[in-house]
Amino acid sequence: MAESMKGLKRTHRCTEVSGANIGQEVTVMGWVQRRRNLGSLIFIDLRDRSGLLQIVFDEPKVGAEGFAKAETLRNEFVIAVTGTIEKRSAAVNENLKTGDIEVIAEDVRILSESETPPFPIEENSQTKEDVRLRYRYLDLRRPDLQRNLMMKSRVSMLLRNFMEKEGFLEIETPMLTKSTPEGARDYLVPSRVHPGSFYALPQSPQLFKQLLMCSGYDRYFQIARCFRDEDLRADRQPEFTQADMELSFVDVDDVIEVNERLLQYVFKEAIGVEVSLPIPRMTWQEAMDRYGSDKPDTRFGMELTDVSKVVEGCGFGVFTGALENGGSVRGINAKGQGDMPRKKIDKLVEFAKGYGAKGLAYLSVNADGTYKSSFAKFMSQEQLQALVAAMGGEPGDLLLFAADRNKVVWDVLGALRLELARELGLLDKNQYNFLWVTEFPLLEWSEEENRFMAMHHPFTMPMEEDWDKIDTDPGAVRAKAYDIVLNGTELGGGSVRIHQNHIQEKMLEVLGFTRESAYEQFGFLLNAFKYGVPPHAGLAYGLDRMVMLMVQADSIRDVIAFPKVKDASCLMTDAPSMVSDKQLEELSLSIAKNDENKEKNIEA
RNA sequence: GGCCCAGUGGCUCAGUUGGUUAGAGCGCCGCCCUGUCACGGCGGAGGUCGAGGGUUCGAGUCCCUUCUGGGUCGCCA
Repeated sequence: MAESMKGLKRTHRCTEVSGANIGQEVTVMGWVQRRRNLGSLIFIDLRDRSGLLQIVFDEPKVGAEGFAKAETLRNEFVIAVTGTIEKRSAAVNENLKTGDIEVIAEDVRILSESETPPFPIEENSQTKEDVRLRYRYLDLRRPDLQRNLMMKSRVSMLLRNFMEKEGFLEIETPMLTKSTPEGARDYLVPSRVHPGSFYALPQSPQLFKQLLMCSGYDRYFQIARCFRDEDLRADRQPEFTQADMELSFVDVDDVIEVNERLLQYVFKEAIGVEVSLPIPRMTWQEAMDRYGSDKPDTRFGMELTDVSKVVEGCGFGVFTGALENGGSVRGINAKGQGDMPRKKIDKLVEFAKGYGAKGLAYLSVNADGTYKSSFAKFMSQEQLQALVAAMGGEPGDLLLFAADRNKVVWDVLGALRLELARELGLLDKNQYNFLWVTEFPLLEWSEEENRFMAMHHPFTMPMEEDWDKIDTDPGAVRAKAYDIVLNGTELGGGSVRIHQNHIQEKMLEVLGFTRESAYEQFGFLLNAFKYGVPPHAGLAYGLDRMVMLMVQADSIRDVIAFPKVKDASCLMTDAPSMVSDKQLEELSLSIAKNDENKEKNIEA
């Protein structure tokens, strides 16, 4: 039966005691990790968030009643133990921080009993994720998740420390706000007072932080929850946390400068990683040309080579066809993979098709210098030699080529490069390669919408030297936008914002807004800018991703206490759920009662 | 919305070319045990194989549908 803790006060966490406490009486409280009952001697490993501590129950010391209680202890019981710290009389347990000491129990209280947990509460759980998530409160007891969440707390604290020292003000922005055009789908919240009207949960504090600059706060930051109603990935949750900042009277270099110092400080203090400054920079164009990605992983080479010129006029229709359609032919050299079996190459071809390729051409350079290739018969020996030379191909190499529109070629080879690196074990988890990617295109053509869309967002400042092309060649205009990339993951991104009305209006026009629709959507920003707005710029980090990389977790779920699963539902709470007719009525909502909903209603 | 992977006792898995009462380890329950720390020993309970349908004399195993979870493409200003 559960007992009261009246009169007891915890003196230490489990691993806060050490050899220095020998002879002292302590009171520790925690969960039973494991019991070892030897008959008339019982050992308990007691667990709290700090770690494990061995408790010894010996009847002469703890008394008959206490010993009888100890016999009933099972995993996950919550107990309080008062006793004396002693040096272990037998072997030291090297695996425990407290392995050289133990508590000789003199009193024990069972504060709470526990049913047998549905899965073992232990490090490196092998249990399937849906079971763990259904019982997330138990999963969160596991030491690896506890370490992850403690790391997240520490990183947040370090960020606040740094920002405070640099003169940033932490200011909250609304969670109930206005639905914004462009970008991700919004999560909507119906208004009770205004039937038919909806708030949106913020995708980011973007417009509010710009308004704070307008209001003179100069340097803002916030650790802000953001919401995007899009499909999930291993590194994407529908609600996530941004470390968000905005600065006035600055340009690109100023933002980069302060953020480099921030990254250096946080990575050093959190995980002891030295970030050497300055962090390398690469333009978007260079990143695409060399890595086929706007977030290149620079921990390994295998860079792309443009061989369009070399294969010009060759007999291979796939290559020449791509060139005639304005595309390109590029390749990567998988050094030493020339003996890759056909089956494995076929898998790579299938992989490439998943990224839009119609196929993948390959050529392996045999040890004797001859070639084995899917397209050798279409090309002369001289043409093949020139191609191999351009790729730096040596005996034993495997050359892979994609020919298509530039975007497809980049996507395919960029993904292939990463896939090969994974297979060949080229990725060192303990290496932290940071990279700034700069000068992103301002606009991106959308086939679906049949218009240009903002690549970053509609308030991003174009580069002055490109602005004259905004009418003639909008796709060629570059933006003052930048991403910070770590080991091929986008850690954060930002831009200098437009602060001149005429540029903003032109941007909106190019994006297809009429003056009316623009003012209707975000007139509050456009109006604010009429009253004196400083040049400003900002950046936001994906905090969850940052911590995920720091603790080397494979999934963003491992750094979020209560994450959602693939279809954005919560297995623990069953959210989202149906609501009562009364609630719907108050919100002036009615739900289309199709068959599916009827079934759900009946089940509920 | 597409594609790929997985679903067998509480957990993790095995299950031969479809063939009697579906196995193992851990966990759980009981008894024994004073120095264990993955304690040990002995005994025991527990699953109809995610669900539905089909093929077959016979299905965990083959086929169809569906559900659940994961990965990914699209999507994510």
